[in-house]
Amino acid sequence: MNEQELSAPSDFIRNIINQDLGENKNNKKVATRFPPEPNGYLHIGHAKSICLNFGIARDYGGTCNLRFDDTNPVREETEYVESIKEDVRWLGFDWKDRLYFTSDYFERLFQYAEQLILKGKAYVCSLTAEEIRDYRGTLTEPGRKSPYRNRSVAENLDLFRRMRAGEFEDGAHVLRAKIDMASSNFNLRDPTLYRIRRAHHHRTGDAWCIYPMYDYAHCLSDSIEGITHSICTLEFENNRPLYDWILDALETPCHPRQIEFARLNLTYTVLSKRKLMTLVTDKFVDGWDDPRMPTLSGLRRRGVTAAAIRNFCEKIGVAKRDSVVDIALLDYCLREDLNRTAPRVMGVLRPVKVVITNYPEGRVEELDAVNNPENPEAGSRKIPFSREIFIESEDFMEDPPRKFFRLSPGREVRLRYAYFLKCTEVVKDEKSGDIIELRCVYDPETRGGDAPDGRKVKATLHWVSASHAVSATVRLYSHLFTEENPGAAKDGKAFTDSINHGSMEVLTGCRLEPGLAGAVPGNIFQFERLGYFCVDSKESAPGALVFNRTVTLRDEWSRIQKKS
RNA sequence: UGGGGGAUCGUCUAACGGCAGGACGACGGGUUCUGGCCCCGUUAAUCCAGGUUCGAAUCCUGGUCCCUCAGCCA
Repeated sequence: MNEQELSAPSDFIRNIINQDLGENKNNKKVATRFPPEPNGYLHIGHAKSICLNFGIARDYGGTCNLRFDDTNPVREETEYVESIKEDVRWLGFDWKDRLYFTSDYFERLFQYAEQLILKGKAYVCSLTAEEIRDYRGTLTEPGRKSPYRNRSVAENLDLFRRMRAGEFEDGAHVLRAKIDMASSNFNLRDPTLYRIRRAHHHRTGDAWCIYPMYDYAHCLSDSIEGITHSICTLEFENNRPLYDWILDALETPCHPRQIEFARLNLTYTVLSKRKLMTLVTDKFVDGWDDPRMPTLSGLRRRGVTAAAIRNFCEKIGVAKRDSVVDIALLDYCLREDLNRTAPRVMGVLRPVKVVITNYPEGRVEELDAVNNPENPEAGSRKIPFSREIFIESEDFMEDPPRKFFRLSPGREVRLRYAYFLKCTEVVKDEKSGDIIELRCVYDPETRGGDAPDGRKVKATLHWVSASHAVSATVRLYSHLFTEENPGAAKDGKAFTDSINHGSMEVLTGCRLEPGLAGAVPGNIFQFERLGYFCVDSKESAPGALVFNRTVTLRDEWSRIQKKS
């Protein structure tokens, strides 16, 4: 087995495609499509579908179209079209010149509908919506035939054309396929194909007052575009017989094969449009691109990279079984990417002042710091060191437990890229007992971080020079929900009951190394020993930096603490 | 209680009648100027019961559990 075969994804969809290719189907071509409805923002579940469809096209030398499934004008908007295009592009996929809209096919779809009528396979039904529901039957009882089911072809054609012409009120008639009211599959109980809806369409304006339904439009759009494999999620499995029925009933360019896979679920979050909408409209978050949202815009704003998401989508695989992926896998993919690419800097989130009593007042040294140990080409930079510095408050403990290696009275540690430091005195607020400052001594012989006498130190601390540091606001994000599967909330409980009210902690007065003053929105850094942080794209400004914590570093110390 | 799907380590996923493998997690160790990265190791699974077969996660029979469908949404 060569390397490519080792890394090539294997899943049941690719198995099917391989089989089709082996049987010389579709002229050995593979054509897929990603068909979002422009009625919301893309989230990481869509990313799974995008990676699958575009990934298959890439792997088989085929094509993947971006098609907006815009058949319902009351829900769809241009704003969503633009955000979806931006997100797909950002994820790293290119539809080239194959940007399509179902609305581009409205005229052809109408003609196909006339064909269906001519063949006696569709009729205009004048039952009300409520009556249609009533006639449909139940899970165990067959439906009843509409009294309009046997209208003549001529009458149906006339009525359907007049529906288009706007002669009827909304809801007065619908076009229905004439299939089987007794079918055990509801989708085949004379499904609605067209409805009258006087609504302004974001692309066709007021040109139409009748709009095709998903089941009717989707299969025909796939066929018009020459799609070979129409990949969708599991809930459309019941619709497949209808998909096939329509294409069999008409003379169409081709008959794509619909394949269903299980949608993505992720722990500690929700991924349904309705629930995400609730989070936004009920202000549990600050918009669709809130860094806690699983939307692509939210993840991007948080600092999650496209490469990490692509890698994640490859790792989770594709299958038909319902599943919930551990969000820790996304974190893993993120760290894997950011470890390679993110420049290292030092930043102190909760500062404690340290005065180095044996360091000359007024003196400033420029020390060399490596930008990225994983990438020698990233080079190094100078950072200022002086008598007064800040260290992380959690890096000092007056009375340390057994496995705490960091600074404590009398103990020596290393300041990264600087000197060994030993704590000699703890200065406290008389009233509160809070630590105000630490007085320490440094060893001038250890400049750069190594002791000539070979003595070792158990910890290395990050720090910033007090007078040189830039201030910043840093937001610490954690899971939006306290429940692993908030979407499964039962017995009258709302999924929002398990919202994590501490999912965002805002820290002000954080102190960062001076080079960060020039950081611009979207920049991602590793704050050494802490995690990866991204300059917020909306609220950060020069002189008033705002960082979002993308993900923490793996943290062995916190695990040790949890155990005890 | 009709139809359509699905059940493999804690989680995700391979296997296409022939050694149940990988990844994440967890745990242990090595290394280290990031308690990071990296390296090594341990843990741990075929829903149940029968049957076919030299051999079954895979095929057959029967059961159990889960998801899904009664929009003029997609």
